[in-house]
Amino acid sequence: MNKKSQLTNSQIIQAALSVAAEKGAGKVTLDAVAKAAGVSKGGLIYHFPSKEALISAMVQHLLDEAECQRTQQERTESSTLAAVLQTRAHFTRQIAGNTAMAILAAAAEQPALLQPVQQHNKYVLQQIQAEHGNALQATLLLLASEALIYHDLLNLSPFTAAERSALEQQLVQQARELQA
Amino acid sequence: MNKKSQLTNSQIIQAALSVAAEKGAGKVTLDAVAKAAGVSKGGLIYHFPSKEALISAMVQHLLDEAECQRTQQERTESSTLAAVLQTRAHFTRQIAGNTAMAILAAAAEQPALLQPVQQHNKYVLQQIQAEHGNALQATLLLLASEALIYHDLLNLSPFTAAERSALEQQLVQQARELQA
DNA sequence: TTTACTGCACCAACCGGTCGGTATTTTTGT
DNA sequence: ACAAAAATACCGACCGGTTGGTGCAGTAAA
Repeated sequence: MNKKSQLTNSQIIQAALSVAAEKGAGKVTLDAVAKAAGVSKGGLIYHFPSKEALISAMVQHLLDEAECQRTQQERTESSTLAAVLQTRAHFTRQIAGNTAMAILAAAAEQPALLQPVQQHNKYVLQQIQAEHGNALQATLLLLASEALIYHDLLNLSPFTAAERSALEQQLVQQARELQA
Repeated sequence: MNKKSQLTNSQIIQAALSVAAEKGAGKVTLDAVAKAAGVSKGGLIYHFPSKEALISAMVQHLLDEAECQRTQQERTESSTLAAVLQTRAHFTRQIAGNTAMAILAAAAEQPALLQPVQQHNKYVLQQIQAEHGNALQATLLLLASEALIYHDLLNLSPFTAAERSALEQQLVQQARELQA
């Protein structure tokens, strides 16, 4: 029963994401995730043979989603940078709750699990630097945007929601003005 | 025995820091810290009545150190922003190993433990924004610098050591050029 | 006498993971 | 077309180990 298996699979990942968001990164236990997914612990282990595999799948899922949204945004923006910043401005808060703690869970569990994220970041950076003559300024904008995400990640943002939005707007605008 | 008590106190914090750095954020256990500090578990609990208290003290220690170094740097730099960026450029790597995992440990354990960090960030941001007419650009530089730190935190940097240094240099330079 | 511990036994809770078993679905032989 | 067999999907009790934390008898210094 391939279909049902895939369904359960994604149910478990969603459950893991919501557990991380609601209870905190340190509380992502197999029991908690299984309970949230409406699956027995045995069932969970059947799909993900270890906790490491589960968290790795979570990270991959988030990466895929981010990639997908960015690709969509690229159709209406003139540059990759603008697309990235715009995507982040729109979607960060929507998935922040989930993403943040999930990434954190991965980092605390075993830092190596974040390697796919690092590769993804590197790829995006290189693409952006190649597109702009003023690579330095482009990198700067990208970094600033990343800092905003990290603020969400650790709940460290010194900005109000309004300031935050204004900043995101500014970043997108500066990116659009910065052409090759 | 006030002096010895204070000494042991800081020994324990140092030990906690090094355990976090060497074994990872998820491995900061009371037993491990006690052993690393050359103290019995009972002795540890005598100084820090709970794990939360210990981690909170770790965070506070790091914050105090950062504050101290920044204040020193401010004597030779023209603006707070330049001082902050310069401090980060010099000291990030030196304390990154320790700091990174410590912060991560705190976040995974209980996100609320990072609140002092958030307050510190907010304070620095406001000071910088007040100093510069072009507050937006100043904020941008600060954010970019923060992103570099977060890269260390999670081992996510897409830059080589050389690129990284160049970026830090650039940030400081742009900060110096950006006067009120 | 108080402070600052040591050393160790102990505990309840929790955690990742195993294991034997079961229900359901798919494949296969006829 | 249909039953036997095999593979798949899942359950939940259980296990060994770890963790944060307690309790307490003893001790060396201030």
